[in-house]
Amino acid sequence: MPDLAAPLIEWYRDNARDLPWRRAGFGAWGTLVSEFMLQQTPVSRVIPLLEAWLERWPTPADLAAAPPADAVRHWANLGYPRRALWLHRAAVEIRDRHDGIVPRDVDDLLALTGIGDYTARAVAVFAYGDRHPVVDTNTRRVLARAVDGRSQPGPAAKRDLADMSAILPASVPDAAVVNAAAMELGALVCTARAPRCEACPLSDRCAWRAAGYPDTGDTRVKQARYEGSDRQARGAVLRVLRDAPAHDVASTDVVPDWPDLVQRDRAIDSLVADGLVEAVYGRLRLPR
DNA sequence: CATGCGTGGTT
DNA sequence: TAACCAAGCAT
Repeated sequence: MPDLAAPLIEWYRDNARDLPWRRAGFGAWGTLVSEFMLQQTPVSRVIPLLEAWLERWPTPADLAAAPPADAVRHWANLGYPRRALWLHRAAVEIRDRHDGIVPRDVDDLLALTGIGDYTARAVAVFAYGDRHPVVDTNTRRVLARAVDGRSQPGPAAKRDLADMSAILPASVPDAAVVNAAAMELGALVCTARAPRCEACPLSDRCAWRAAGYPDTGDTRVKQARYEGSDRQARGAVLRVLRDAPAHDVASTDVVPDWPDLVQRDRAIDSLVADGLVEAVYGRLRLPR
């Protein structure tokens, strides 16, 4: 396999975006919060809410001391509000089990609510500078093309970590840069839809390019239609509860004009099951 | 391993 | 303009 690390490091030095979580001294808590928010939400929508969040809750203990409802409310329209609940739970776990300090050990990080293979290693590498493979969807696409000669990556798999490890340099700081650079390249150049191969530092050693950009198929799962979905109904219910001035609404007054009231009630039930909503005496509210 | 889970910008 | 896409996770 050709060396991918050296050109990635050089390219990153000249092309990395100036993002808040890359500032010196941003802190492990800031990194952790940013990674939660970036799970499936674009950078441009995360930045303003991240900064407001960290001003309000500068440490894990600050968030842990707040009711979960505040976390869900301040998550605003970032989407997938379960992440707000999970981040709050993780803050409580960090306070109770780690003396309020974001853990550095990958297994300790993996044990926190809402943290999986990607986020655990992203915190260990980007906040603490340790040497681990960090694999997100951008990295998987870069490796699928440059190494495997495929047009799109397959579904995420455990194997991805070993594949990334195979291109990491021995130097600890260099390995961190390569992790960041692979993600950044996938975000800016080796994109899903219209890759800018003419601007790619790996073009002279890319297996997909060498093979003539074959369409090797796309096994990624398509997102279900949003319009009319239960997810849309859940979003509408939760929006009402987030914005309720009294923080408390009668069940029957939540999106009463929803076109399918069976679906609305199913959405409420599932939100209660997820812990995102509490039902008390026929009224609904965010969890305290 | 497949599925469900928000929201809004881009093509 | 409907479909696509976005630093995943738990179950």
